[in-house]
Amino acid sequence: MSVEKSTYQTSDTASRIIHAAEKLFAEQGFKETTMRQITSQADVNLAAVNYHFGSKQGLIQSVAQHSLNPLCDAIDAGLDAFNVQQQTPGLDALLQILARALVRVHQRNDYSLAVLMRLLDQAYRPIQQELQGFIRAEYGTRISVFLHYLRQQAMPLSEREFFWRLHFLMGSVIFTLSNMHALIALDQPGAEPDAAAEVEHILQRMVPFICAGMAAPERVEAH
Amino acid sequence: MSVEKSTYQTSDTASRIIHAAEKLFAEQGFKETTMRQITSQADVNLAAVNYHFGSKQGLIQSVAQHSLNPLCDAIDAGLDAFNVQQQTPGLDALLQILARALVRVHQRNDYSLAVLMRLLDQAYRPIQQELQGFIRAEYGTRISVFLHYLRQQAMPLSEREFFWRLHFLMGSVIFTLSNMHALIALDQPGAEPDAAAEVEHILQRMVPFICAGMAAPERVEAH
Amino acid sequence: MSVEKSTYQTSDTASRIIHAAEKLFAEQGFKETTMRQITSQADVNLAAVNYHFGSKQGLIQSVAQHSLNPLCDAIDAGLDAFNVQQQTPGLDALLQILARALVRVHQRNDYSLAVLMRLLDQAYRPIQQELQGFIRAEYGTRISVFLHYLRQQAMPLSEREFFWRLHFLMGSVIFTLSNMHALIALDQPGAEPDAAAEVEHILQRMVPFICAGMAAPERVEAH
Amino acid sequence: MSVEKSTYQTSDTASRIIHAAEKLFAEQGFKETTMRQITSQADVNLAAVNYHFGSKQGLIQSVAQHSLNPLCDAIDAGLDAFNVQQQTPGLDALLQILARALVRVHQRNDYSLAVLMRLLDQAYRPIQQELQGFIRAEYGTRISVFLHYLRQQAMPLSEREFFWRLHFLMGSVIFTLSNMHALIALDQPGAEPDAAAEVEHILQRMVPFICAGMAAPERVEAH
DNA sequence: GATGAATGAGGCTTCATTCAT
DNA sequence: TATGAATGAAGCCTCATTCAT
Repeated sequence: MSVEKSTYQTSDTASRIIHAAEKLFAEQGFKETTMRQITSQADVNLAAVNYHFGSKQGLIQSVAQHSLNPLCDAIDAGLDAFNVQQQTPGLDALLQILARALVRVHQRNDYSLAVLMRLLDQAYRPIQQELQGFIRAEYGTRISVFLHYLRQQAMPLSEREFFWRLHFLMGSVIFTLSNMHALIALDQPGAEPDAAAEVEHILQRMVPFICAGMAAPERVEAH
Repeated sequence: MSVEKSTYQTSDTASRIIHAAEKLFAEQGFKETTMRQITSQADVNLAAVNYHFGSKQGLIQSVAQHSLNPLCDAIDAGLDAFNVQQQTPGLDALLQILARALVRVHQRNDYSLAVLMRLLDQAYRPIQQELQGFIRAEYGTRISVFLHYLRQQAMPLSEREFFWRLHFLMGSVIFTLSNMHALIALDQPGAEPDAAAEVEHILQRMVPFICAGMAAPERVEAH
Repeated sequence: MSVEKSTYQTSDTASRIIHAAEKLFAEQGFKETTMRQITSQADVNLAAVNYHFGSKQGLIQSVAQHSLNPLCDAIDAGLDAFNVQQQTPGLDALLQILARALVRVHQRNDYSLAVLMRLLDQAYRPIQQELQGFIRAEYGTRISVFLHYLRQQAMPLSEREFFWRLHFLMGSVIFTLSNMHALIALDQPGAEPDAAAEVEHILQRMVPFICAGMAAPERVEAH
Repeated sequence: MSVEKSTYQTSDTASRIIHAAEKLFAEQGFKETTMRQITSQADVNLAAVNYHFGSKQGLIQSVAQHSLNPLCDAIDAGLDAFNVQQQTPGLDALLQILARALVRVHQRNDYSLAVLMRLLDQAYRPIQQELQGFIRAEYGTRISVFLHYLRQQAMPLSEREFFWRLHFLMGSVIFTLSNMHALIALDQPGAEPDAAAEVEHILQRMVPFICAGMAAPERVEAH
């Protein structure tokens, strides 16, 4: 109808809800955030969430897609850049690709990245099998590609060692980024929260840390 | 009242509640776990939690103490062993002290460690200032001592770099251990969950990873 | 607007709604059926019901008219056939007139009759005075005529006895026909639901039952 | 605790809820009655229904048991009285047994009978399979016994004819009794609603009606 | 100490309806 | 005429907590 609304723009109400939900989910958690808080913050009717997303769980999934789509797109694009040159990215390059993809997600919305990290954390809980299944079904294949590259670059490691180091890596990323707003505030007390730029710095600090960790020689078990 | 109850032994009901709560909190999260689930699993009356712990939040704090006390004790003991010999523990030694302390916590109860990690994760959320304040007030000093040692062993790093690497470290520890049951099940599908021994292996894998990460040279920022 | 629409033909949308509503009302009840179900089944917009019928209650009344008009017409026609010959229909003839009128309603739509019976049942509830008033205002006079004939043929009965037997009769008719689809399915498990023909058989079984009941001698009360 | 509470007396709150629910269900229907109405009428907390009965559906089932238990008990007792004398009750006797059992139910509470009849009506709806299953599971066997006797006394009828006449019978009973309060008010306008005694009179009027109907010769189908 | 019952607040969801287009 | 979005009211249910016993 109106010219301003591009084809990519969904209903204003729906996107307002998404934005409000991202902020509140990131700050408080999913269960801790009520629909009243969301709709109040978005300044829409309480029933609007159910109208647009069916249920609170449906909203959570939409929020997930809102972050996971650009994340996977950015990772794929990063990998493709190497494929074009018929090169295979090394460990550091892979982590840079990941880092840039995460920055890209964060640029969409100040809370998209944090909420995504919280989501991935939740997905490991036994009760959240539905969420886990949703992510696997929608993004499992794409994620596997990246993991395959990573595995190759960590080749001297045994399968099991790789499994655990991958999750040490994920722990650093998920914990740091899901609490990024709190950590940035701790790091720069009183400063204007220019999180937009700060996330890139955080990730640039993280890459050497993880790179070294992944490359560390496997400890010979004594027992 | 009765002579049998030592000073350390709270009522059987209270300890049954603690155990049930640890398991459920670890598996589901704090908000996701209801008083009914806890009292039902503990096979005690619904009102017992409020009677013994005042409130759900009071129970959470008791659960926290239940894990944080032995953790800090074990860390202190580890540091004291070096002090006696008038030695200063290196980075690897410090991480070993931490690892052993974590194992010690886990040995108390199959879920004590996981729930503690979840608790520390929560403490970074803005809404959980009460929990954060409680931990700082009760354990802040003791934790600072360990951090001080760690800071010294990471001396070439700038203050800010150390801050972030410390949280990368915490991310690996917190994420891996708070999801340890799920990860162990993924790692050893179908195996008997001998988590008791497995935690030690996990931490032995983690120490080199983190050690290398902490020791990595600081990247020179280009911008 | 368009020439095709005769005076009897309301908009296609409206009649689609009526049909869907009849089916759902008959199967589920009025309160149990939602506007979403109706408009979804009719494949029209959710707002169409309010646009065409004003409200859900308005739709119910339209559905009522949709069945009550042909019912009363058929009854009147049946009575007229006797009047032309200057005869007075006996009890059995009256019940046959009623039965044929009911069959006529059913022939319009597979659910018209069932929903009408459900409607008459509802009309006896204290909260449904509005519905009751509507029926009385629109059809009270026409119904009275038939009841007057019936009363005459049951003359030996006292006024009060007639009142109750009339409602025993109505109970048989209303219960059987409002649940006709379920009963036919019970009677002929697995058979194709040729309800169209079956209703006539049911009524042919019912007439002797009711006829005998109405004609039974009045029990002398002992008290 | 208190001497007044006999062993049969459940919590006062629970029975107050049952009574309020019976009245409202009978007058308005199940779906039409809200938990707020029930708890408000019973003068108890809104959450009390869920505490005592789990859900609205659980309350409905409790209400059903509250009526179906004494009904089946009374029917069994009536049949036993014949068995003791090694007699087989005739059609009229069977209907008298049923009538007395219904009166017995009504004596418990002014609305127990009406709500039971409404319940049986609902049980024939396709959506209410759960309710139907519940009744069948709990009372199916006991009901079958009575139906077996009835079948024997209607022996000249074919199986199919018996099926339909049984439902004509049920229609009369269910419709009349579920709407008994409205009908009594219509029958005796302005009179004090001494329903307690009136139900017996209604049933005494109904027995000859149904008896004659059941005994009527089977019409020979012409087609 | 311990308990079963009860409660007020608030949770998510669904409803019929309305409104701008 | 028709529609997709939006809404206020109300629905049932669950929660942590309290209280009399």
